[in-house]
Amino acid sequence: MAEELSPSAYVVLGLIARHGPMTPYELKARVEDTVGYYWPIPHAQLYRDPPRLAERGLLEERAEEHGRRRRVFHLTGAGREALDRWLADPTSGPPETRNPALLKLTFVDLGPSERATALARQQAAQHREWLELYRNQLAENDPARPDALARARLLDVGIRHERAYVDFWEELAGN
Amino acid sequence: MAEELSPSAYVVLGLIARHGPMTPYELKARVEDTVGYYWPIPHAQLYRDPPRLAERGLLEERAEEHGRRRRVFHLTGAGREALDRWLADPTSGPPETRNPALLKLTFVDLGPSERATALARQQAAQHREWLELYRNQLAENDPARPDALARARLLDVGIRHERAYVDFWEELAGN
DNA sequence: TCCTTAATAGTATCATTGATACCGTTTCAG
DNA sequence: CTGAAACGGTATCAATGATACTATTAAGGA
Repeated sequence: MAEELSPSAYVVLGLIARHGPMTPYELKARVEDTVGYYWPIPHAQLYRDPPRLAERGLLEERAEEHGRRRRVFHLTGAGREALDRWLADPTSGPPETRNPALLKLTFVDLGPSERATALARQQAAQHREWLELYRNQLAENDPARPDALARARLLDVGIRHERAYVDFWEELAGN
Repeated sequence: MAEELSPSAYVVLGLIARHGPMTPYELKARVEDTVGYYWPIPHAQLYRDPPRLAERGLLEERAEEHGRRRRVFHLTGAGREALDRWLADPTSGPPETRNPALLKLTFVDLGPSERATALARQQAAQHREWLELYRNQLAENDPARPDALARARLLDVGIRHERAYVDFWEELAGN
């Protein structure tokens, strides 16, 4: 049984499966405005994963014949199977959150007490912005896009998430 | 102006500031049952950071004199200042969430539709467990501990977070 | 008392990441 | 026709993540 792939590799497979053959540059653009929100991938990684997947036979590289010979990656049968095996398994690794503001909150009481309030105000404002952003994106979600359903769901969870954080920080800031 | 430290370095400084001089092993134990929930740090890192901080003069290493000569790290004046500068700044880097289940959800519609439901059920159960866990920990939070206030706040945000996710996945699973 | 196991305490290693800098090619506005 | 912006990608290097490995001390039972 072939070894597990990295999460970013599944993103690559998934995006190519859904939208068709792609160059790393296009992957980068697609990641930035979708998956990147909840699974950041530095762009250099999107130039590293596809060749590796090609080595394992899960993608196939075909250079463009004319003009700028970009490296276009196609999904192979093996690639689709690998993706499918992953999707068929309803279990997932635990989520990891890295929230520098919570880190600061952990230790903020070592200093004067106004600091917690300042931090909370700042964070409340920040999360309100994201909440707005996701609400707008949901309102403008184009149902014709092949990823419309996925986008809607993920914006939904994003909105719930931000609401929880707005509430938390606002309360901490003293309403 | 000395360069920024890594987040894990601030955790080290903060824990030593709050609880007193510590060995990397003790740091590891403390991280595991507190900060680790929302900022995972592999234990090897807690053996790498303190010596580096000592080189910069933010910690001071004193080997124990007798028995097992463990490496105990003390906070220096410069260390306390660095920590304080960080705490004084109410801004923070953006949070990063890496949630493999959301990744799977993004692409799950490439397969048969039962899969989304299976994933949702599984996730709902998982998040309900965490929610319970945090609620219990909050109920048992010992007010005598020096980090009692911090713990209470972080459990509060953890609970709100888990509630949001339980709601999301339950709804997706079809109530 | 000796032996075994568990817990404590730490080091080593290596592939992968993350962050950034850098470089060449098209395209297009002025 | 030229300069800037967007496109498309490679290179580099320290830091991290994952794991395996080693050694010491404590504790309990034979």
